[in-house]
Amino acid sequence: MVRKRKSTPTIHDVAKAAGVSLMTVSRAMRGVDGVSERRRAEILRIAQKMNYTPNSAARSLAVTNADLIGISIPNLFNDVFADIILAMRRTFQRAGFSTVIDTTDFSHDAEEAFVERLLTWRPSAVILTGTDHSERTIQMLKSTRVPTLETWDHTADPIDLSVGMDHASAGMVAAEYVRDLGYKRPAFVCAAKGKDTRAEKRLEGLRAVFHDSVIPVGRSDDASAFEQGFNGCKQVLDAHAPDVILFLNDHYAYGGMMACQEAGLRIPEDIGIVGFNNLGLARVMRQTMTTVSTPRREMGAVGAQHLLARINGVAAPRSHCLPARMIPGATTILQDTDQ
Amino acid sequence: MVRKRKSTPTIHDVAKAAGVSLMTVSRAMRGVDGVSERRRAEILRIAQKMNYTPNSAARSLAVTNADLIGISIPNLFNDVFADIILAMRRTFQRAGFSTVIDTTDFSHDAEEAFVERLLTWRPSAVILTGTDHSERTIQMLKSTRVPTLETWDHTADPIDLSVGMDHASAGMVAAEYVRDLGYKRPAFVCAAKGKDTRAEKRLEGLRAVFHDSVIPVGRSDDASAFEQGFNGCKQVLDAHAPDVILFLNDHYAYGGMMACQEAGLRIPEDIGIVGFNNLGLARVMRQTMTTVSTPRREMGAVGAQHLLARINGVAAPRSHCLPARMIPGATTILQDTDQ
DNA sequence: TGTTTCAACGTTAACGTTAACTTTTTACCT
DNA sequence: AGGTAAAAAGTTAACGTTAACGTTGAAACA
Repeated sequence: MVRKRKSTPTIHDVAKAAGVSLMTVSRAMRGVDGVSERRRAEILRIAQKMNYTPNSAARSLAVTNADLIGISIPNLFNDVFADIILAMRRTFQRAGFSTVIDTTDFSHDAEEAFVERLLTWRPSAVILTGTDHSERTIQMLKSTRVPTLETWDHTADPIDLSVGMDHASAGMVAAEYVRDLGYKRPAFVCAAKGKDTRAEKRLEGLRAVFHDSVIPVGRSDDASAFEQGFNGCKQVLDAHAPDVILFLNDHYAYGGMMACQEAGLRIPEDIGIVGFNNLGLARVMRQTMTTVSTPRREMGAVGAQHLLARINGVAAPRSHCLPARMIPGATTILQDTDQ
Repeated sequence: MVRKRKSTPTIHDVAKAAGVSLMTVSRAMRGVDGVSERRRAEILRIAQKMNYTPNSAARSLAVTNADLIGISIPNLFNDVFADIILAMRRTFQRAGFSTVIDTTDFSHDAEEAFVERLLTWRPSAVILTGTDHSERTIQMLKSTRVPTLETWDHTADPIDLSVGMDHASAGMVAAEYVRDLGYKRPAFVCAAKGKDTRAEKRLEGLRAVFHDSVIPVGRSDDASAFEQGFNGCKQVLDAHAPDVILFLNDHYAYGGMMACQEAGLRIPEDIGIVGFNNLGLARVMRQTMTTVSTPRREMGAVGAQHLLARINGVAAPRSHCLPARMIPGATTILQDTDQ
């Protein structure tokens, strides 16, 4: 009298319908050897008709591993991460892996929670943004020995693998460029203090070149990058008299340019503007923006390849550093040096 | 002599270490009744020390369901989707669900492949962008009876649930606005033909108001939205003499403004510009952009709530439509009507 | 004192799939 | 035909967890 609850068909149901054993169905579905072509076609036809969907949880349990790669990024409002992820996904997809993305909003706790949840799914690999993580995050990843890639930032001593960029150097590249143009009083506009450690590193780079004459400024997060740049720029303009302002990224810089214009400052005559990342915006502006180009797609592609090698037990360089490159534009200009 | 392979500890190992049955550990870990507080604390301590990580695949198999919601969006290079997803995630996280995101790049096949992969994980719900899907996608979702939400676009006849916006109406809102200002020769700039059906719907809206005097233009995809807008705008300027150009979104519009300036056209005196979505960019520009505001966060929040209700078996409206709103700006101006 | 009740545990049998064997059938020789 | 190798198929036992019962013991009551 016990009526079995009707639900999605299992491999067993398909086997019964096809009049074969369930292992034959399993083999047919996976496309492995051990089934005649005739049968395979027949079984696939029946499975399709029954709306059979394999159960990944059961599969994952049986093989004690999931073809799954987890990626943690700060947020989705940034073409930088979109670029990195796009390149990675292409590589992983070709290799047969699924990817899951989570956003942390720069919170260590959120990242830790993600890694913890992720590990319950026994992923093939984990990708983190940056090199700064909670103790427990690091400990979990190391003790489970999951292949791990840290990206965007570069570190010589990664949890497992690192493919990234040195943001302090990138800051120095920009700083040296404006110094060589003759700028004396740089300011820096970025997000709220402590949120984005990369911003702090670039600031370090600036300071290394300009010593302590750099003015950092934080801004709220709920608004867009354009607005943050706009507001941050107003702050430094009000409080100081910079001759050049370096921004967290091109969108910030654009917001900053608007603030400068509103303040009656001409660019580049009265003030210099330097962006970061060389996003699409910088390329269409009437007045091309001086910015720093970052190798995002390459980073994603190389990172994914190293990680795949690592997953397959092939040797891969633990640490790989990619360079940033200065893109001169019309928002900075050679200063009068004899004054 | 058979040495068990050392791997991550199971609930069984924890039970042995704690000297209790594995059900007691299971109960302790899940925080359900049936364990004394003293024991629970003791067990959690031991589990922590052993680096025990529950196996979600096994759990999912046992309970035949995963606390998982899959979201499909076209791409990550768009603050629109970032906004919608941000709002959704907040709601789902509070309710204890994990979310996985996949991108389709506007391909039906990619969407279908995602849904197929996703269903193997027995998700609690599926969220799709738009209302246009492959036959098989619809069939899979309907036959498995997974709660499904279609968002961004609105439809009165959804697969299951719909919370979105009518893009044809949104197109009409913009068209009527510029018509009432006296513009006669509108053009439209969007992405490559057929990719984004929402663009086509907005174009329909334009045509409904202006009849057939609308000139659509497509552009390549590899570049940024700014560049697509720039190039698309150059196309219509070269081929026609529009008095106003409506764009797929604010970033396109900005790129278009640069193209107009390059062509020696003053905005708004010589040509009108209308964006879409009211992204952050439109709010910082010196010359505020005429654009259409879309309720993205609200859409995400309401959509998530309806879906949660549906998951919990509570009644939820099958279809919910949110309005777009015109944001007048300085890139359009009242035309001389007596000419 | 014996009975009842209930919290705190333990046992057993799924959940759906695959790895590792074993058995059957087919194809190919001589 | 008989023998053999290989291909095709079937059987069994995990994989790690939870639902659904079953058991125990101690407190509460008449």
